[in-house]
Amino acid sequence: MLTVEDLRAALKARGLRMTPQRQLILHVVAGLHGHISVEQVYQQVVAQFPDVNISTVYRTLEVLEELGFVRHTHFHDSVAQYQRTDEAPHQHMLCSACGQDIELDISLLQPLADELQQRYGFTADLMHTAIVGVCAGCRG
Amino acid sequence: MLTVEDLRAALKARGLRMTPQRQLILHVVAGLHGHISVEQVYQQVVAQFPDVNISTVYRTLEVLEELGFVRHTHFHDSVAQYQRTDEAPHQHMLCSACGQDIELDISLLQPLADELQQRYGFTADLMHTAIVGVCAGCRG
DNA sequence: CTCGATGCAAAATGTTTGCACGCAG
DNA sequence: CTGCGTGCAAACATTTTGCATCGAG
Repeated sequence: MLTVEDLRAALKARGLRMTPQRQLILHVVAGLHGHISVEQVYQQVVAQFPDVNISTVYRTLEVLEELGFVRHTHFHDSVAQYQRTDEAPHQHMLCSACGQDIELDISLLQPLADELQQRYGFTADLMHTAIVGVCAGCRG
Repeated sequence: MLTVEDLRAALKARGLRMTPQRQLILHVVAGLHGHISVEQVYQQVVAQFPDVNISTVYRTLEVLEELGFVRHTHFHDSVAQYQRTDEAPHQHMLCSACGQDIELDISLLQPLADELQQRYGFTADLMHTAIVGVCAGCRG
């Protein structure tokens, strides 16, 4: 779980400050699952506090990422997406035809990651970008 | 090879027209290898024809993609990249620390593609997005 | 108090689009 | 001639940044 206390402690450890905005954004993020877009967070934040600026959301998500609470991913359309680090890492396959989004267990990606590690010493972050392709229904 | 004649024929087959701009852009693309950015093409085009607009480059690359002369890929930073379809498909691993770009044989990705196909009926285009991670030199 | 955080507006980026004109077929 | 293609400028979407002010510690 993402708690305010954890955030406060992590911020303090870096000489950063807890603010109502950060607390609110953390709360919103904690209530979301899977892939989380900046816009999505912003909408929920604004619903409660109309004065919070979207640039604060960008800045706060960046901080949350530095603190290890979330990581970000790029989808095919280049819109940045965040996901909580306390959820099981997962990957998505996006159908370029119908837009369907199939969730994928990362264990399937592990062999490739191992191969890249062994062969190139490259530590791949295979969750960083979604896999694009054509789903079963759309092919043919 | 990408020849003007091939392009002309492909355009004609779709009721599209050959223009000096399209010919020039094809020529520039034919002289490039690996990943090709819109900006890169635009720079070379402008060097020869200062009046060609970047929106024409965008539109022409889109046409070239529809005609099957190039395909596009997304890198981690969301900048679209094109690659010629007459070159061996390849993938890149990008080091998020130093920016190094390691070329990768796609045969390594095939097992994963097969797995996804078999398991989900999903035809993955694993070349569509670069693989992000940390290279051997930057780790530790 | 001090300096990090915020709101706001403006800039930066990369890409797309509306429109009138020009030219390929 | 016809209507596709082009240049231009403006719109767009997303993200970043400069700056004065605010407020957490």
